[in-house]
Amino acid sequence: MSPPRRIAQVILDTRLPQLDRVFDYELLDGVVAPIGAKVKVPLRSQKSLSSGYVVGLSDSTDHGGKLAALAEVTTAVPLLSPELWQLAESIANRQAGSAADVLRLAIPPRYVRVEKKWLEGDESAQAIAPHQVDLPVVEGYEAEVWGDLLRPQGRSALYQSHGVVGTLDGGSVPRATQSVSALAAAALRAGSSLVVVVPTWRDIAHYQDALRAVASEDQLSILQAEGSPSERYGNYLRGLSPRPVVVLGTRHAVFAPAWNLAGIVVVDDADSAHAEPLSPYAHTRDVALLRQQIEKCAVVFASLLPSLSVKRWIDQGYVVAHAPSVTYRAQVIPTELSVGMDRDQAPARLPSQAFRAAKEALSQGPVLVQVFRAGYSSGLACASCQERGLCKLCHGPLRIVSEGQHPLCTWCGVPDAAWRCAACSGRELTPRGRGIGRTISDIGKAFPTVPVVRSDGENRVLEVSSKPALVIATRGAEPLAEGGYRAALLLDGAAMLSRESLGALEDSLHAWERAISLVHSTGVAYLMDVTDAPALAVASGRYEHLLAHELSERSALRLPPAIRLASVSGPPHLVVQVRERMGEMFPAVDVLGPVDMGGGSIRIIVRFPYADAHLVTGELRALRNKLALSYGRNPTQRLRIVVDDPDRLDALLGE
DNA sequence: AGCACGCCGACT
DNA sequence: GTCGGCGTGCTC
Repeated sequence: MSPPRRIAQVILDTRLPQLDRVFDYELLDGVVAPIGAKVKVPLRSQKSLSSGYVVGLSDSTDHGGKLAALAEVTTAVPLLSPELWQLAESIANRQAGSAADVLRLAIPPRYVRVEKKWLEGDESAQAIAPHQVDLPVVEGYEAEVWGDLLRPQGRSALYQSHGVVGTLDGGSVPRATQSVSALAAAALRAGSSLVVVVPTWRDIAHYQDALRAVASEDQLSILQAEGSPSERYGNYLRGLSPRPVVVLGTRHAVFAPAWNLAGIVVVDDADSAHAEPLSPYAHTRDVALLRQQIEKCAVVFASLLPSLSVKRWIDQGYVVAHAPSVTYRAQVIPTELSVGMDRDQAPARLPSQAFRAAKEALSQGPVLVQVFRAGYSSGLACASCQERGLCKLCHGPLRIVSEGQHPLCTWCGVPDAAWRCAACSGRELTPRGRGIGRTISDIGKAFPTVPVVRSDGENRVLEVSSKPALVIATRGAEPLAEGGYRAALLLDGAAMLSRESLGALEDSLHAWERAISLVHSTGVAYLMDVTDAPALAVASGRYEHLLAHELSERSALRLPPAIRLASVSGPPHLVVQVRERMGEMFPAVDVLGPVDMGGGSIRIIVRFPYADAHLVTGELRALRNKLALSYGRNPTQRLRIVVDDPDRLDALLGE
């Protein structure tokens, strides 16, 4: 047996970009620090200890000076697997961020009691027999498809079915959950694990109900952001045990350890909840694909319709689409396409056809009213046709900074003195999104005899019965109705589409499609206030052309996801250095800005093609770490680099 | 972040 | 002559 290696390579748990690399420490005699162990090490002075993880062991070091000794092994449990370490590194490179920031999201805080218990139990729970569950039959999909979707390194878009179905214990779940349950069953039958990442707690509840049919309690690991620290740590440790598990959770679950991982299912990747708001802002979709590179598992994007990113990959042949052969989609009628709109007796902004249909449906069961949530940043739109006001140079959103001034582009900072609407040649820009939500009380009054249920962010309603009720829900908070709604009214269509957001169309389509999926297949959904191509697409349920058109437009305008981009903001002297370096190294990247962000801070936006992306983001990461050394003491003078998806960019624009 | 090293003003 | 200001730089 070879002598143990005495030098530990440690990644520090710190937010400082300049410490975003591995440090070597000496292991004193008798100290055992296996790879993955959580440790404490001295940093810069012997008395202040920093925590970190062992990522490697060696006999030699590149370090010129004297090595400090590793101070303490917090736990020898390998919390940081080599795979997760690799993943953290590739995410940090992709996002121009720190690996330590990724680890902070991926590994929950340690909970000693839970760890002790796990260590005792883990010895005994060695051999678990393969799970003898039958593959459920899911209408519209061939039985072979599940194994096919889970083949190693497979990448698929799984189109889910519409509608609501009952569970064995009398509850209701979206029919969409059935295909994911089948994937879970297929994974467990093969003695492997599956990670299912959904957008919100609402989805966790539904998928949990559905998965119970194929996975026993101890095979299901539910990861919730709201879970207690002990639950979170317990679930993490469970994933380290050598037995198959189905992990279900929100975006952090994409990092969850799982033995013999067969696949990662990302549900509704277009939902903005999949965009991590914490540095380095990695999107579930991208983390899943990076993890696939490392663990050779399958990735399945499951949704009613593909996101723009996934559609792009399908077009490129990078992702393979699977659609069910039967449909349970309700009929959809855009009101602008309907005839005979006499407005008498219908409430404001509700065409009488939809009003009558809703009244009729309410005699049979629940009716859903989907409203747009207020609170989106108000941009500018053409006063006459509501077309979005965009910069004619770079197609960034325009904004009026101060009253009476010309609108400025939020991206490149160039004022537009003589704006003309591209669609109708109008000259006037007005703020958008006025009058949203006014219809809610009107509609309630229009149906005085029916109970009204409201569901929104604060008032969480998960499910309603099949009894007649008017269910008014903000987008994303729609409760399930037992057996499905009899009808749905989708309000505020124009306002949703014209938001100052790159993702407005994509967001709206997904919100509508989700609402439509809650309606019984014999019911009808009315889409208000939407015309032209979006109306045609939603009416037919065929999104192919609309998405293709949107993608080609993005491509022509050099906008994501056709290209990638990064925003760099901070004190001018640092931002300028980044811009110069980018120009020197990558002639192909193009830089927008700078824009004055106020408070002595400026911002540029760097656009680059996918082909060079890893080089560009890798350089941005290195630059950020190097420039961190020359920071002032003032934390507001930090350099901030965000590698953006469309959603992320919008959040940034709103600041 | 901390904590060292380093080069200019008022003090026993 | 020296004590100490915090500007600048680094952390195995």
